[in-house]
Amino acid sequence: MKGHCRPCWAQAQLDRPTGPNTMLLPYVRQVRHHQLCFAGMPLQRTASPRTKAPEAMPVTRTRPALPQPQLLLLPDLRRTYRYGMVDRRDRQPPTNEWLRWALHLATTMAEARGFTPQLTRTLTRNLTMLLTRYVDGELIRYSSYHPMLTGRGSSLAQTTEILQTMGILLDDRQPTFARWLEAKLTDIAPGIRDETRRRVQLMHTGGPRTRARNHRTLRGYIDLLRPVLLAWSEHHDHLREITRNEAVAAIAPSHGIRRQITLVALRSLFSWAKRHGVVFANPTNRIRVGQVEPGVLQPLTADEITRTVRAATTPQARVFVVLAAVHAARPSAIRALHLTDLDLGNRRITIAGRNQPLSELSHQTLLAWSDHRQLNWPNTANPHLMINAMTAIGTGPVSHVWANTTLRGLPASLERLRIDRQLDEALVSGADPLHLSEVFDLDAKTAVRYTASARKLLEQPHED
DNA sequence: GACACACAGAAGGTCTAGTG
DNA sequence: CACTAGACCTTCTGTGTGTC
Repeated sequence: MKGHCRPCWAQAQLDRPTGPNTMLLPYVRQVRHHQLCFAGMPLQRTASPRTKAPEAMPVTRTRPALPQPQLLLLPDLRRTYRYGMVDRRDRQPPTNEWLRWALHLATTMAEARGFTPQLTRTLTRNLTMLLTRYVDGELIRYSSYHPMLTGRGSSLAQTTEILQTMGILLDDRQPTFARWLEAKLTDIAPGIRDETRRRVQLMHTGGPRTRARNHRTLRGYIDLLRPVLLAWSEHHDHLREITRNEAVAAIAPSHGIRRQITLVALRSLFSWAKRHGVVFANPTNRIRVGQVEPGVLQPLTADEITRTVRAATTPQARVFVVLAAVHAARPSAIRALHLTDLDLGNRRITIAGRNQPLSELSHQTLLAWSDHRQLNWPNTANPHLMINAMTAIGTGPVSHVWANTTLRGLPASLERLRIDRQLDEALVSGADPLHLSEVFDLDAKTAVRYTASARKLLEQPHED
C-alpha cells in the first residue's frame, strides 16, 4: 500500500462527521474517495499543513512527467479527429499515457458528479479524439477544438476542465469583460481611452492597494462615462486637458441617480489619474452630487402576493418564494445556500451567515424540495441546495435568471417580496429600527430607511 | 458624539443570443 | 427544450466624511 491508494485510510478520514447535515456525506465520501483512489497511478506523499506526517496521508498524485510546455499546436485537427476515432470496444487501455490519465480523470469526474452515461461517453470520445496522438510538451488551444466540439453538442466545459487539470490547455479565449470594454472605448481619443482602460482594468482585477470590483459595477460606470468621454474626445486628446467647468458640464444633463453615478465614476477615474501623475489636478474636486431623495417603500397588495404565490407551482419556485417572503432572503443568498446550511432535523437554516429557525411553511417547502432534489439528482456532487439539470453535473450555483423564471412579469418579484416582508415587520413593530435590525440583521441606516417608510405609511395609509 | 449628506458598490429584473 | 451568460437599466445597501 505504501505510496498508493488506500481506501481504508480514506474511509477512516471520511467517517468523521462533516457537518450538521448528513445529506451531503455520501457525495463528499464519493468525491473524496475518488480524489484519493486513483487506480494504477502512484500517489505522492505530502505532509499535512498542520502536523508533520512523514509516512502518511497520500493526498496528491503524480502525473506523467511534463517537460516545459511549448506552443506546439495540433497540426491538423481533422487528421487528429480521424486518428481519434479509434475503436476502443476491445476495452484495452489506450497506449498513450496522457490519454489514460485523461480517461481516468473523466471517469472519476463522472462518478463523483453523477454524470449521465451519455455525457460520460461524449466526454470520453472528446478526450480520445484530442489525446490519442498527444505527445509530451504540446499545448492544446481552446480555439482549436471549440468549434468542433460545439458542433457535436459535446461536453465542452468538462473536456476543457480536464485539459486544464492536466496542465495542457492553452486557454486563448479573450475575457468577456476585456472584449466588452474594448468595444465601449472605441472612437474615444487614444490619450483618454488608454488611461480609462488602465483604470477600469485595474478596478476589475484588483491590485495591491485596490480591491477588485464586480464587473456589473464597472459596466454601469462605463455605460454612463462613454457619452462624456466621446464628447471630450472631439476637442481633447488627454485627460489632463479636462477642466473643472467641463466636468460640471458633463454631468449637468443627467439627473437623480444617473447624475450621481456619473460623477462617482468620473471622480474615481480622475482621483486615480491624479495619484498616478496622469493629470495635474483633479477637475472633479469639490463638485457636489446633491441629495437624491429616497422614495417611500410601498407594500405589496394582497392581490399581488396571491398572484405570485399561485404562479409558484414548481418545487424550486416555492422555495424561492417562501424564503424571500418569510425569511426576507435575497435571491442571491438562496442560490448560494449549501446543503450544510439546512438543518431540517432541528428546523433551522443559515441564510447569508445568519442562523434562524424555520417556520412550518418553510420546513414543509424545503422538505418537498429535498425530496424532489434527491429523486431527480440522487448522485449529484453539487453542494448547493438549489440545483437544476445543468448545475447538477457541476458544483456551481444556479443562475439568477433561473431563480426568477417562474415569477417573470409578476408584480411581486422575489426582491419585492423580500422588501415587503421587511416593511411589514417595520409596520407591525411600530416602526422600531432596532427591532428591524435585530430580526433581519440589517445595517442601522437601512433599518431606519424602512422604518421611515413605515411611519409615512402609518400616517397616510395605503389605499388598499 | 450625533446626524445628515455624499459616496461607492452590489445586486435585482428583464431581454436576447448562445449552449448542451 | 431548459438553461446560462451577457447586456442594459434600475434600485437597494453599506460605508465614509463633514458639520454642528
